[in-house]
Amino acid sequence: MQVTLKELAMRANVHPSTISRVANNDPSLRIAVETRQRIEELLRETGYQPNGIARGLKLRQTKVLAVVIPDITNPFFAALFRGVEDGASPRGFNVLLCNTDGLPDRQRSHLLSLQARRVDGVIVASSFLKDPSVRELRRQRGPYVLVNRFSDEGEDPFVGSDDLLGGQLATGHLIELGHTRIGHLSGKPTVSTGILRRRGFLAAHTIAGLDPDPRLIIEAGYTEESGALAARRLLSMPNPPTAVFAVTDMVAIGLMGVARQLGMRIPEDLAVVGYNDIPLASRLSPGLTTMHVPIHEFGSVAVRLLLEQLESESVGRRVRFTPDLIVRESTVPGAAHTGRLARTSLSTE
Amino acid sequence: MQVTLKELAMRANVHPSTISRVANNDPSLRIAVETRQRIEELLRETGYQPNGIARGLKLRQTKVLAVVIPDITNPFFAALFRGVEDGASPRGFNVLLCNTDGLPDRQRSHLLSLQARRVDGVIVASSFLKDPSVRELRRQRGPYVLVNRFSDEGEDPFVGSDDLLGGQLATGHLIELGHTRIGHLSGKPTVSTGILRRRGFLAAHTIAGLDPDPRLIIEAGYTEESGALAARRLLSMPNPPTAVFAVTDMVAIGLMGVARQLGMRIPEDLAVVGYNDIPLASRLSPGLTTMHVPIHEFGSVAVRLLLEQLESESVGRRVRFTPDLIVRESTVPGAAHTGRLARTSLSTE
DNA sequence: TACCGATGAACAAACGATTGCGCTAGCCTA
DNA sequence: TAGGCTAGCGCAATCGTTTGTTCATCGGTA
Repeated sequence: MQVTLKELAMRANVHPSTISRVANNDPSLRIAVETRQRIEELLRETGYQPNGIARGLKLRQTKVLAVVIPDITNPFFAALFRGVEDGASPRGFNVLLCNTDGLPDRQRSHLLSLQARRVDGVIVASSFLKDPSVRELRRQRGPYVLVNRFSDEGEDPFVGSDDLLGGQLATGHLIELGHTRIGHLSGKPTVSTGILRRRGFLAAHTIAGLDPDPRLIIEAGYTEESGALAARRLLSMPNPPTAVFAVTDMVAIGLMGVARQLGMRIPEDLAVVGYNDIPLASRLSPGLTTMHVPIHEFGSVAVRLLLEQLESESVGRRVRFTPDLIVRESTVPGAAHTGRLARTSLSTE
Repeated sequence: MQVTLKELAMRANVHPSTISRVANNDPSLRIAVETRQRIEELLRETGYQPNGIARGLKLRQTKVLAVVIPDITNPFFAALFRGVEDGASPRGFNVLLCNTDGLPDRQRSHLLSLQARRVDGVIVASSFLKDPSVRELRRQRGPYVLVNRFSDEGEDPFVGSDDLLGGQLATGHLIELGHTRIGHLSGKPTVSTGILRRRGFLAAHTIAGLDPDPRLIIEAGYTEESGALAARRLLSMPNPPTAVFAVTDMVAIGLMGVARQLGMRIPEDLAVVGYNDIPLASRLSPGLTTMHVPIHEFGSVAVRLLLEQLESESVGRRVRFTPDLIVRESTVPGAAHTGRLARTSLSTE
């Protein structure tokens, strides 16, 4: 058990409030130097730490943030979380982590629980379009930020990348390389990144005067397994594509595994582009060409937006980064050293 | 803002305590059916959720656990965390995640913060031998469990694998393959896994009547980068080893990257064994031979030990799993399908 | 001597929930 | 009709802090 203000007060023969003021360096009230020193000594001796629960109840803030993601096992979300913690920790916040596995029900129950816990803010990176739990979030008027994926109704505070442009750049790269039959392992139509990157994929074709083959677009979800599954369908078609844009790096990795199993060489038989530039992408062999986005920064910026809301009661802003193409060997043989260092540009609304 | 008991009490014309009893289904007191129904209706209408902070203060439990690890970006810890959350979530606990980056100072400050927050229990997977913050943990007498790494003084509640045996099996495998110059990229001497796996490495030599070359043992830490660094030193020696046992899969991955850069073929020029069997290990090419340990289970078992302590005031137990060798292509060409499905055995003290 | 202004610290009311205990009213029994 | 039992609910303390207000004391001044 921990020592409390009351106990210290008894030992120092003063009122608990006096101890509290010394411990918090309360500027509103002078304390006699002698008393102050006596109490400070006592605090040091006992290693007193105020009970955060009681403090939270009184001050109405818990100094806890929460991150809601599909799965921490996915390197994208691990990096994102690090960004959040690195932003939150120095400011005295701890961070709760909630995995939803992409299940709306689990997301809902997590958000309910977070609400009951009165966390100071929540960062959601697992939202859907028209997401009822996001709607719930808006209603509560507690600080929140959507990351990576947005929910199309309403202008929620947001940090992410320009997915439309990203999809377009990724596909444009393949077109520039001379590919004309390009496949797309897409995200879900219920998720903003899925919709937009797909739209970018189509836009790149239009710009180049190409006619995309709709049969080459296959919904793949966001995991390596689901990517592999979709890849098997795509690559076993009668007239398979010579290049594929995958909605995320993890899906691209699933695809590359299947291609390897089928004896296809990358990039000679199949060029592959991913999205996100997770750390793993550069360590793969061949290295994965992908759209770089500042994942870690997503997290730290999300925290900043959250704290802005906390401090100024303001409504959250929207920050969108411009993704950057990183060319590696999965599209260009021996490209290892041509991938320039990522420099992501930023746009705030 | 959330609705409180007091407000509901006014609206229902009863005392707050009555609302509380209905909300909690308090068995100790009868409520008139009519009243109960009226209140239940009100609860439903307003979606009342008790303030977790106030509740925590009164009941002296927060329903929050904490996990302290070096870095969630490391797949081992990501899997471990999932184990924890999957064990904790169904029981109504949320989980705080703290990354230390292996820095004792950050560990200390995190643990202090967790103590102030009065979390119900903490899971530490980043402890050192003779760790002052573990000593602190013991002193506080709050529930805690050490995972994967233990601290040699005292018999702390623990979940992990038999690292001595693991190191021995891994090295024994290389010896059986005919290797005689075997290198070891070791962990740190300040970490139990480092010490024990190294000892296992030596024991396997002794058993086989081999004399290990001490120059082939290089301290590599636990990250891919530090592994690569140490690997460069090891492989550039005048008489390099033909096989290496790396203290973790991440270190092995760093090693394999360097080997590739040096134009060495795996396993023909260099056989590699890792430890932990992180998901990544099987997806690598060549697949990584490694010691399988049930990472996810580490987490869920740790939660169980924690809750046992919470419920029965008992002192925590120690659970040690027996690691299993998984043979893949990094030691045996074309071994892809010989790696048997892991079946880990358990020993409880 | 009486009053006044600082100074230093105690008082007490929150924050929102939980829970043992006590009170009231109604009914039954003697 | 008085006493007792019980069902149903209110009372109030408590968890540990924070903070506006009040109170006592003391030195100095008129």
